[in-house]
Amino acid sequence: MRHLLVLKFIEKIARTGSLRSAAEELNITPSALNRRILGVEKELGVEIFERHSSGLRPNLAGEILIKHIRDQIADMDRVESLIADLSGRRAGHINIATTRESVAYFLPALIKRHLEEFPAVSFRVNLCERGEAEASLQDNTNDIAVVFEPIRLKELEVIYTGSQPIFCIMSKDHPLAKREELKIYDCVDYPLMLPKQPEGIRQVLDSAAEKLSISLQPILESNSLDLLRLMSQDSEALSFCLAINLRPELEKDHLVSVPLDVPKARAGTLVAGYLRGRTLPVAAARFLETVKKELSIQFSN
Amino acid sequence: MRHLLVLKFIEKIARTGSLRSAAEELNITPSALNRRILGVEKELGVEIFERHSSGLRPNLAGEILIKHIRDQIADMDRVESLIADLSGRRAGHINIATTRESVAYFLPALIKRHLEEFPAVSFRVNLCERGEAEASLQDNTNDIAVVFEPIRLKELEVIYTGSQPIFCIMSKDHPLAKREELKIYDCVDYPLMLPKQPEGIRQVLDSAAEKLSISLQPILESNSLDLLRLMSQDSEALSFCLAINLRPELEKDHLVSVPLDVPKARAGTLVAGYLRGRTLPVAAARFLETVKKELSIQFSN
DNA sequence: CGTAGCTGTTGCAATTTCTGCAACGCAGTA
DNA sequence: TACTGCGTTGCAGAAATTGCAACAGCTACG
Repeated sequence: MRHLLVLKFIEKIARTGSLRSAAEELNITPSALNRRILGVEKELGVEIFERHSSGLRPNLAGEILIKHIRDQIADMDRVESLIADLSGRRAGHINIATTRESVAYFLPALIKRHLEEFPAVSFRVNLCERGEAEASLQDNTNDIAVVFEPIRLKELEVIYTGSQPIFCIMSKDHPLAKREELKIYDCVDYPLMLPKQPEGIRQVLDSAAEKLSISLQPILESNSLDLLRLMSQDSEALSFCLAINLRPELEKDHLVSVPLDVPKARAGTLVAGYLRGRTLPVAAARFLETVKKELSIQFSN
Repeated sequence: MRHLLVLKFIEKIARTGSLRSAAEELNITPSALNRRILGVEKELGVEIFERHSSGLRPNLAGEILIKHIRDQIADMDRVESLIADLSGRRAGHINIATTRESVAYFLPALIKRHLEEFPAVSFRVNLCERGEAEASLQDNTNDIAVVFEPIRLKELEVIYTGSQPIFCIMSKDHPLAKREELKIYDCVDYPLMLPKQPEGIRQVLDSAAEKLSISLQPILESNSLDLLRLMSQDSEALSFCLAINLRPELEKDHLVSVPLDVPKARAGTLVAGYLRGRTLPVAAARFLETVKKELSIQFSN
């Protein structure tokens, strides 16, 4: 909606930190942008940006205004999708914040599933570092967060939560490959390849090991889960993986997976939710229903 | 704020029911107004008004949008006054919905009191019929309601509530004038002048009488409390008045007041509050504090 | 100490957008 | 039938917005 343009301009400046960079992203000249800001400040009777030689930074009034702007934009989105919905076009846009654990295999499947029923919706998936995902809900950058082991759980309105069993990935010729189940102290005898902190799955493994007074000494740490998995091929090294990331094509890579028995209280939880107190756009709310349905089926406990 | 202009236009049309009448109030031509609406509808991809030969009426999409618009406008007001506040200008505007019982004497005093501390704020007091006041909070027409015996109490976030004693007004030569206190059955022997339903004070009187199996037969009914009071001069007729409306200048009119003993449960309550769930502009919130403070002092129970 | 690179700001002219006027078509009403 | 209210549209003028270019200020670097 055009009337929100000025507001979006302000928001963009706050985000980029300078007129020129914001102007570039907005495809207008800095001068035009500048005059709009000056106009708003004149209307309000207060400056909303501090002028530094390095750019613009919102002052206190600006912070208040920007908070309001983000809410307004989000609410307008909601209303638009509400209106689109009742006119039959079941369209809309959904911004999802997620962590590495979910992108690999699990989230794509969910999105694909949802698109079958609602072909007109569009998605944007933001891969976030641990903790970032929840934070990005605050300013309405994202509507939904699907995270493993959330840090700031209190702010989430949880729509699904479930313990995620951890699997140990190894070569199919591995001595442990035939086992029904593994304990952590079974694993420490072999070279370990672990995700780097602050990855959620690493968090769970470390925490479980700590309880057994074991310290995990990985031969390889990486933030690429794919890399770790593939490194297990033709090697004695073990890597780990969440149930949601277990790929059916595992054997193709000459790999097998064996469930790892982690103490219940220490098992990692996968959480899908949105910012507490917010009313989601219809499109996003509908997607959450899909998420809930699918996850309940797959991992019913 | 200028960016809300279009939205305010839409809201005005919804309120007046036609382009031309709205255009007149907005001081623009119907054609300009029309094109703005068409523009918005084009942006949304949906019509928001039904075109009748008698004017424009919002359709379902329009209703949704208008609800949103009213919220946006109110929220922007809030933010503006928030910003104005932190820049030292303790200004703002307050819309108050009230009923006849409060306007007479009580509300002016409160406003005067508040202006002493905050000279820069402006007021608009809307005199409403019983029940209307609460309703007018819904669409943010008013920020605060000060009502006697509210009908739709559930929607109110109550900031003050107190039982209001009822006084009986009579000529100073009246046989009952020297009494310390009156019961309802003392009054029925004399001609009664009562406010008309649905006035709150009438409600209380009727309800109290009903409990005693008495029916009140007024010789005069009116919705002008002033009229009733003045009619008691040099007459045996009794009229009634709430504590908040008792004027100090009563004797000047050769009148006296005697408290009426009404069963506790049936006593009328004066309520000051705002719409549940809404965040008020600072100016309004501050006024409510004044209200609370003043009323607590005057009518502490 | 000067230069290069970044910032926001401003005057001016071109452009885009919005507005008012007048006329039109349509639907109810007397 | 004529009238009165309504929304809509073409067109020309008014108003707001924009881009361009030049400017001034600050910081970092050599």
